[in-house]
Amino acid sequence: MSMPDRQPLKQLESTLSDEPIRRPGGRSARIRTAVLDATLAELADVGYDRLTVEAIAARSGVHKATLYRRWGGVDGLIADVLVRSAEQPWQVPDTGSLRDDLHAITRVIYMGFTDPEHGAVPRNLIVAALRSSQAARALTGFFETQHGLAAEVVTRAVRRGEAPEGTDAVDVVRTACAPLYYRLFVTGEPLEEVAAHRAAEAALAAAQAGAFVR
Amino acid sequence: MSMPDRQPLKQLESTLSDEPIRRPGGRSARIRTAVLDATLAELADVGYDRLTVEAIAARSGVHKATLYRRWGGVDGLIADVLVRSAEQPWQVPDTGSLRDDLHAITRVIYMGFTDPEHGAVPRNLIVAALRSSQAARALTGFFETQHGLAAEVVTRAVRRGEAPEGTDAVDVVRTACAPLYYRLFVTGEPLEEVAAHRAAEAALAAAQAGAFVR
DNA sequence: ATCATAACGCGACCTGTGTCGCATTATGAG
DNA sequence: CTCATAATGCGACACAGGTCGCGTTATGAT
Repeated sequence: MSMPDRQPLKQLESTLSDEPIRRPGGRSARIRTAVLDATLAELADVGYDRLTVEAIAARSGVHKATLYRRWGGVDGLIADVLVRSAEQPWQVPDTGSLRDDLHAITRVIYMGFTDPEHGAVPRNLIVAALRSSQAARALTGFFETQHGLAAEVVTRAVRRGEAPEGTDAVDVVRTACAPLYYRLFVTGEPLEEVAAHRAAEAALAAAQAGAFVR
Repeated sequence: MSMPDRQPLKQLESTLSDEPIRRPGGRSARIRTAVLDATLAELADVGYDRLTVEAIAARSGVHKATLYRRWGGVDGLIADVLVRSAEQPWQVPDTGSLRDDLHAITRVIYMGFTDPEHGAVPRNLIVAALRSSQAARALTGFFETQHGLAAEVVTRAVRRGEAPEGTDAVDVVRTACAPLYYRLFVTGEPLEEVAAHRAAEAALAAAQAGAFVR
């Protein structure tokens, strides 16, 4: 699991509240780390259904009243975990070919969610975010960021002439990713590698055919 | 939090269990209708977050203990609503052209969820189903049914030679629908008509390019 | 029509989430 | 270092969600 990163409470403040943080010093930061780590651990262990503030409090060694005061409840905790997760950037592929880039993207998603060892963590995190209206808002921002980053591969491809001018880069990314999330979190179908492969291939074909030209 | 598994879930049993229905007579049926209607109404009014068994009991005029006995809680209610909803079939388009059929499908989805008057009902229902692990299972069955029906348009198109032999019909449908559900329920982005248009166009292009050939 | 009982109504009661007031500790400024 | 106070610890408790036992009503078989 990711370890002690000392982050100022700025992010939490900017997404959850407008009030200034008065004492961003050591203790608050330590408690935030401990609590969010405990939240992720609980999430991986018991999932969202049985996720309780008390268990997180016990696991982190922080009193539950503190959790309610700072995060307001389970939803706020999930949202803050998402904020922290979104801050860890990833390497956008740049293979020189749109096909390979798209395949790399869908493959990263596929691997991340289906890894038998660590896949439960992001999977349960997304499920949890989908089940909380507050965290769902944080999730929207998360995807906006990820889409923006990933769209770069399409922008480059257009410059190389691999896709028509005027192609909506983000829409290509959406089309590539959507089937994976659709299966995992909407229809509940199993996610296999061939699905990731086909999603990338479909997005590529559609982009080349000009389906995303504005 | 322990749920006695041996509860008679009545109609729900026909899809989830093998237990026989002992008294399907008038009263039980009336109560089921009243309760599920109240559930949908509450869902449309207050959404899943503020959905409570007590409110549904009050609205339907049925005692809450009865609701807990028959449905086990909010999750079971949502699941049963889904089962009842899935029983109302829809007219699969058959325009003679794969492009028009796919556009008709994505358009139906778009219209159903974005209708300013009645769109909140199916929207909140899906959200509710996504937020309950029990109802999520019912949702999986729901989509399996819908996909199977919709895939017919692709099967016919293959016969007409509009798509390559060996095309995975359901995968074409998934690719057409996924971006809509992705926006609505995963990323939380607004769903506009152009998105429905592009999704159909993308699925068509990918199918014609052979991206879904097994 | 009669009867056994499935299904429901009713209200008390249990459980645990979330709140509140106050005590205690840690932080940052002077 | 000292001090004001932000932040957390602590336990009591209010209250909604959910359960249970029993009485009542409706159902279907005889």
